[in-house]
Amino acid sequence: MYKILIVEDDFVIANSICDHLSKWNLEAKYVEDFQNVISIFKEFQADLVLMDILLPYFNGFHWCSELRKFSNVPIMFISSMSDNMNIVMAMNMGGDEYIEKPFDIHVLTAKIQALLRRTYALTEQKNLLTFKNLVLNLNDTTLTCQDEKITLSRNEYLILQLLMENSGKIVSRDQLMECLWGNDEFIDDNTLTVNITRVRKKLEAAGCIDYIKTKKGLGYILE
Amino acid sequence: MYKILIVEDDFVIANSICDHLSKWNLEAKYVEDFQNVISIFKEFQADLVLMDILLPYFNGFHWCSELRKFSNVPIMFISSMSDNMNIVMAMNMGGDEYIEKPFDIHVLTAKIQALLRRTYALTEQKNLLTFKNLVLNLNDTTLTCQDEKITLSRNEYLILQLLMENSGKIVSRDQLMECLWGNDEFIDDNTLTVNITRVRKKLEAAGCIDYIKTKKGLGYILE
DNA sequence: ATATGATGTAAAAAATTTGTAATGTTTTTC
DNA sequence: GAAAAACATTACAAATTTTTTACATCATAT
Repeated sequence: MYKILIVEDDFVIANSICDHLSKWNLEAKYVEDFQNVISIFKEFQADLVLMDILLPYFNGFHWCSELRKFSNVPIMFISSMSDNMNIVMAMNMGGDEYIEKPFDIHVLTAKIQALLRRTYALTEQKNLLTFKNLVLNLNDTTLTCQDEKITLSRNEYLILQLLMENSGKIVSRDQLMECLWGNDEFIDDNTLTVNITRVRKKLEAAGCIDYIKTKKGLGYILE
Repeated sequence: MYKILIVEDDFVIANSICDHLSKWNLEAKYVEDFQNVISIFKEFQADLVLMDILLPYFNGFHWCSELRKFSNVPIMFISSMSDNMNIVMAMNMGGDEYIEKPFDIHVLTAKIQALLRRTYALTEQKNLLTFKNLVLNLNDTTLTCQDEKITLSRNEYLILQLLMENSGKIVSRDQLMECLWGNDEFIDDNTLTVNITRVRKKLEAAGCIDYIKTKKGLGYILE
């Protein structure tokens, strides 16, 4: 849940933005004291700033350059001044976006999401395996089902990874044994069965019933 | 020197953008074969893509979603279609900017610079690693959390650096051992654990609780 | 020399994962 | 339809992995 600070002296606009963003699971708050924007920002710990340009006391450019002295927080200007000089200036001062008033709230929201994604959610390589509503993240070995996070142990992870890599195809018990224990030592055949049960239980707890099917004498399959 | 790939079928526009960007020390190139955008992108290794929407064969949205399957490269749409639906769609598909034609070349350049800065320059240039509200300065090895300064010892610093460089991915205990002590001598396995605890304690004192997560049998991860 | 902080070790506790055994269920085979 | 084979489930205990705490050593600086 990201936090958005709105620096805008038209409280009707500020309020309506707040309302709308909350529907997108964003916590928004608007500044009321236009002499202490920096301390409000620090206390609120905003992840993104929406900044009007024409403001009481100091203008938006002033606050942008103050913020940039200590923070790389993404800054989106929203202004009714639409000449190109202003846009270029806003960008060169360290701003990230410039949206002209009047704006469409859906466009604003989409641009906020895009900038948050660019700033925070990114950089890492996606490395995902999916099956139905399951998403297995190969980077952190976590499984998600819709919003729900399911943590897997090493064995459970390896089983699911092999099954998801081969979804739609039968994976033999030997393949699974090999994947879990290699040729290390003798491991009881039944141990695999127990581990399969454990994966099934975790999936079931998340509402994913009967995902792993048994093909008797052949192996298991996701389908 | 960043590389910009221009996917635009009006060669007059494409050419003039190229020319202008070269003055800003940006290497730009435009696509001429609109059936092989992906392979051209891969070969050119672009750092940013300017994408028209109406194109021969496939439209810009198609190429955007193709790119997003394997790359987080920043994508700026440039289009004469100015309705809000299109902008929202562009953002939701993974785009970063949407500029309407006709555009002012100085605005375009400023926005490109801003997006490049946001994507690459912020942390790279200043030699900073960030994770949530943590900022690790690689120049002077100091860690800051909001305003608070946290001093780290050599070991603590190395651990956090490795974890932050790989945030979102699991770092194995072996990797950490290697990073701290190399193959120098025999170091008790538990010593690493103790050092992890020490980092956690310092982070916790600054309000950063549960940042370093344990993946039993696999390693540690920041997420 | 003494104080300070950093570092490695040891030992005990906690937490989690894992294998096994015993028992139950389903499917196949004859 | 009974026997055999293959697989499932459960509970338990062992094994593994990690955490925590306390302590001794070392280097550095005041």
